[in-house]
Amino acid sequence: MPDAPEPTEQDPDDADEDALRAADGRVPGRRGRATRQRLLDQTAEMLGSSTFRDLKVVDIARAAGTSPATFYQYFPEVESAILVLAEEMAAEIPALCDLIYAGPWKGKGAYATSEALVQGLMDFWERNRAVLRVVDLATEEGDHRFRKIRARLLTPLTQALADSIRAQSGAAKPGDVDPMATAGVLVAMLANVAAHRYGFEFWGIRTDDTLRAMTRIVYSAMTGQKPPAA
Amino acid sequence: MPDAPEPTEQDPDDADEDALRAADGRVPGRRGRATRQRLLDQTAEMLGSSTFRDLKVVDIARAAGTSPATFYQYFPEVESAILVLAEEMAAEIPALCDLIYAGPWKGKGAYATSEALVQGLMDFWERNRAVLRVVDLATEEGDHRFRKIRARLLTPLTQALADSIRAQSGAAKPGDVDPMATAGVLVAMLANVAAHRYGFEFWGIRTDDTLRAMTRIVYSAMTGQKPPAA
DNA sequence: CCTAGCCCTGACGGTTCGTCAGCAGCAGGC
DNA sequence: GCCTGCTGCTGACGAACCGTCAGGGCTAGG
Repeated sequence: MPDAPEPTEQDPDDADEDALRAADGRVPGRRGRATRQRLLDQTAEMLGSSTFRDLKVVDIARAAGTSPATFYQYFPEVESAILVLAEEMAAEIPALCDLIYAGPWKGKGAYATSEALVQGLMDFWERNRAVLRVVDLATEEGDHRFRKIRARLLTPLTQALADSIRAQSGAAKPGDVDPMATAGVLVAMLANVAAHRYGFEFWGIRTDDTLRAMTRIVYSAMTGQKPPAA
Repeated sequence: MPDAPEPTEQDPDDADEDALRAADGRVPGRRGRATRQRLLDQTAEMLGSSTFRDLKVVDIARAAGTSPATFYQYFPEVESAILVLAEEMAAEIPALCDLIYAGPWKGKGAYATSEALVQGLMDFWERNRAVLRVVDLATEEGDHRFRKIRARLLTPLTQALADSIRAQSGAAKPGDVDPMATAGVLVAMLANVAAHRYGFEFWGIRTDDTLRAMTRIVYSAMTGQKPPAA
């Protein structure tokens, strides 16, 4: 799911260096960066065992063997730390896009491609469950920075799918649907199912079946063909 | 370890009445119920113009012409008030289910049914955007009460779709996908697109195209047929 | 041993939250 | 009118958390 536009604001007077800065404007040295990293690690750690809203700066800081004030020296607030984690996560997206661009979308191979895509996306979501939950949460709450990250995750995937649709159907026939619309809807489906996978199991649906259902839908939407019988 | 002694849910001595109670256990009279309703209305009102997390009890109370302490007399916390609103919203679900059960899922009419379902669900989401946002939010944060409400919204729809799939394909062929899985995936898609409809427009996708893309996917998944060309 | 500068923190003001004791208004009995 | 009892309301308070800041400790270099 896409996101709203964004008045890009950067501090005008920090065009000098892209080095990371502490709260007081100093460039952290070796020791400082180590502390920062420890704080990041602890943030990720605690995100897995606690709710976003229950995540207190004091807990992170103490777990990292330091004090709240130190945390604020490296991050203006908890969200900023999580943003860094999200940024790292976003680096995994190109691999998924490659999957989309590479795999065949014509003929029999398309089903395997769909399968790989579905599996890849579910794995990605599972791997980054904690951070993604916060991204969803903060986006829903209207946080622009997280909305931006969310777009950075979903837009490339949607673009890749749309490109594949376009490449696949020789010439657009009249009455065809906008490929971006189809792609966007597919990504929305994949993302939401991945996020609520647990809920499906509660309904007694086997994960296997969920994956198969999605694979068939992706296949149909991408190729316009009926999915293979078995 | 005789673990959780199960927090006694209900005060033992209030099995007498299911009438609503104020915080002190008294049954509110005419005037009290009016105040309660005013608080509910204001909660709904402010939910539309503010973020869930920015929703302060004091604001609601003052806007309703009363004090925070009064709010707490009728609701243990803000969430509880919103839960009541969500409960009311859930009453609209059966109508959507009827749509699913009624409309034909065989032959040419199936496309119209898909269209009506997509449109109906998008309308529902639009109408209840504010409350649904909170439901998603709180669910993601792990609030059990909201998760329950969410299930109360999605389960009937999923069940209805699954029933329609089953009724539609005479006998289950081997290799078929669990109808509940397909239905669940479809509902997840619809819900997520509805929730982020605004984002699609940002990508330059026309709402019309989004609806059409979803309609075609629903049609395919429900009937197993290729959607009509034009 | 001393200085300089990075790094850290105790302690504090500001804010929000939820509670509680107690006041206000309004019957009804006498 | 006056007392009584009940419903409805609230000012004020303690507790919790947030983010800041002045100042102290640690390390490197002389």
